Amino acid sequence: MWQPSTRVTIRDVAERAGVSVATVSKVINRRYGVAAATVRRVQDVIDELGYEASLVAQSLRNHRTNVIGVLVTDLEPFSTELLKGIAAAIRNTGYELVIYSAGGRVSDRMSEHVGWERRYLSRLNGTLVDGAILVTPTVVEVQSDAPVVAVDPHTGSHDVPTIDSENLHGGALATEHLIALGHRRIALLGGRPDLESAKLREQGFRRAMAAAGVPVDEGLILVGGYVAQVSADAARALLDRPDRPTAVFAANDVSAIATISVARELGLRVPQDLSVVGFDNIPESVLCTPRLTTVNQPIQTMGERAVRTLIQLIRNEEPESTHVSLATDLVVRESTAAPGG
Amino acid sequence: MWQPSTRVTIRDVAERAGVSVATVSKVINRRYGVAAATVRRVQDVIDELGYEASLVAQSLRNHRTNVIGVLVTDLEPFSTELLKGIAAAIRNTGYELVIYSAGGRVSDRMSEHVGWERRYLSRLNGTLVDGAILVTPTVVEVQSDAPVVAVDPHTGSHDVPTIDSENLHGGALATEHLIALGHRRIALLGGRPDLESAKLREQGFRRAMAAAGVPVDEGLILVGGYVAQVSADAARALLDRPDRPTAVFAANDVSAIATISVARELGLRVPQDLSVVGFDNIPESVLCTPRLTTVNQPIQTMGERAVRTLIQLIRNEEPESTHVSLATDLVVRESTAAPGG
DNA sequence: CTGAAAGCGCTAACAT
DNA sequence: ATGTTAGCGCTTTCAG
Repeated sequence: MWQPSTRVTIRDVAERAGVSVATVSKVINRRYGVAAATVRRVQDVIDELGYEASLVAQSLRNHRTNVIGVLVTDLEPFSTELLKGIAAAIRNTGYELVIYSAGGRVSDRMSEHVGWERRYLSRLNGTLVDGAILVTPTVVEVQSDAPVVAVDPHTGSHDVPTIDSENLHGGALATEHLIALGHRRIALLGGRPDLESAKLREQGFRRAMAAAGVPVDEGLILVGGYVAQVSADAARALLDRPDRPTAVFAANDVSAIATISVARELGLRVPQDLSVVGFDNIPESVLCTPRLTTVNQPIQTMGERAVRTLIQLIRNEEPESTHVSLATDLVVRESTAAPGG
Repeated sequence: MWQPSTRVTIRDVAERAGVSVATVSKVINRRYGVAAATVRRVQDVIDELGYEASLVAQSLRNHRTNVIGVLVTDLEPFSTELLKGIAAAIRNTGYELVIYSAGGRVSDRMSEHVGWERRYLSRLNGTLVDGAILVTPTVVEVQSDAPVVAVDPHTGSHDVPTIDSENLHGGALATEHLIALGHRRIALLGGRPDLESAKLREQGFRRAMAAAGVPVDEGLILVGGYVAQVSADAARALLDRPDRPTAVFAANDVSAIATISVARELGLRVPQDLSVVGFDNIPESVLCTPRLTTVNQPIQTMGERAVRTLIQLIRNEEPESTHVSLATDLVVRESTAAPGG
């Protein structure tokens, strides 16, 4: 067994097999015009040395990698669920999956945050991935030679194919549920203001309130940014008020769960003293106590659709649809009840 | 606004700024020896063109990327939870995270399966990542110039730093719980036979059985491979028997949940007719009905420890420990009860 | 059938 | 202070 002191390159293989690197390359890529005996000899050396072509060098040279890239700001529950769907859909397609996570670092400064996916996509620079899925991107006006699909994107014009769910309808469902239970002072703990989904959920909230003739107290509209810490702070401000709301519609489950935590911390019982509805139906929504009433969004399916669309784009086929919007529905669990009890 | 027809390279920037590519490179990398005026001019062009250095070209040249790679066979619940921990730990370290998923393709043929991480690591070939975390690898005898840490690895000698949990103890806990409830015919739905964790969980099972003086029926020892489908088939075989067990210890939660499904399908009530214990405590273990009694393994913490160790290795520091083993404990929920009860 | 050479985009000596 | 050059590992003409 030969032990290389360092990583083995095509050169090592060539030298050991007594041929040129060009010949080795041809063997690797199964090109014609190599003598059968040579192929065997080279192949033996490749096996012996455990050689694998460098992905980096290859993709600098070629522009085809059979890799699909997914760009996420962070691995929170939503993107995690989405990734499961993406991974499932990618199976048996012949593509491999590479996930880039900005690691949440981007959220420190908004200036860095906006456009991170553009920068990262530029860094990929038409190599390393044949196409990319952008998850909750802050911007979709990306200039990329590789095809791109956006999931739950930023507000604005979409020249990029998009996957999302019926956020407006979902927002209305959640709100109608609270109203039907008898709530009047209903707070909205909004999402990331730059995301289309957050705006639509708020819009659904307002429509449902208006339709029921319930006035919206603008003082009860806060921003949770889809983030636990921000949401907890907002929830505390909300629940510390003497005229606190009897119900909160949180724009995602992470915010809703944070709200429940704060409520318990303040000695409020959920749902007796405060009803909470979330949005997303992430696995965690069943882990918390009480189990969360929430709007179900088919997150994994969204991932599957994103993959399907992207592969069609990569293959230069006409995509079935340029904007996929999946249905949402309400899942009633234990975090909501009639006010006062 | 200048619109490039194709992706912009360092050459485009150099030409437009009227300098050489070397100068642009120096500006990008903040090297000394560039006139302030030149820096400004180049920077302006970079901003104008929206240039970002190609990660691929850079890492072919350098051998430092500030990227940590994680290799997973697939995104199932365990690896997903682990990734959350890894992502959290990597935040604010200055590293970025790239996750490679073999997309489950590897599991088709065992010959392809074994050593996939070795092949992939070779393809990375000392570029693109400064170090890697291998999740449930089939082999750890990797030759990589970049440091490597293994989580829940293959059986065998570990020259690679390893993170796992107290699998033996956990297996014993689960089994003791069933015995304490009064079960005698206890089946074991084992894990992936190549993984150390699966062997240790089985060993824990056998020890607890022996300690309690309960005989092990070897016919009730099956392999679920940590995979839902395989586990479901095994569970069916098990529960179809006239002398079926009254309890099953499944070596991971995915197997346990599959077992519960099969049981209900066969008209068996859980836990009245069959008790089921899992292992892992993944979020899904609370989603299923009945909620799963399981052995808790601090998956996210394992990810954090893996990152910590890897970064120490990358920095050429002595790692705190070369084998981290985290504690496990039993979480009793609703899938277990006294037999016939 | 095989190899020499150019070049993908970038950086680091080494000139000038 | 700036530019020229070589080369990271690979693939692809194009000669031999």
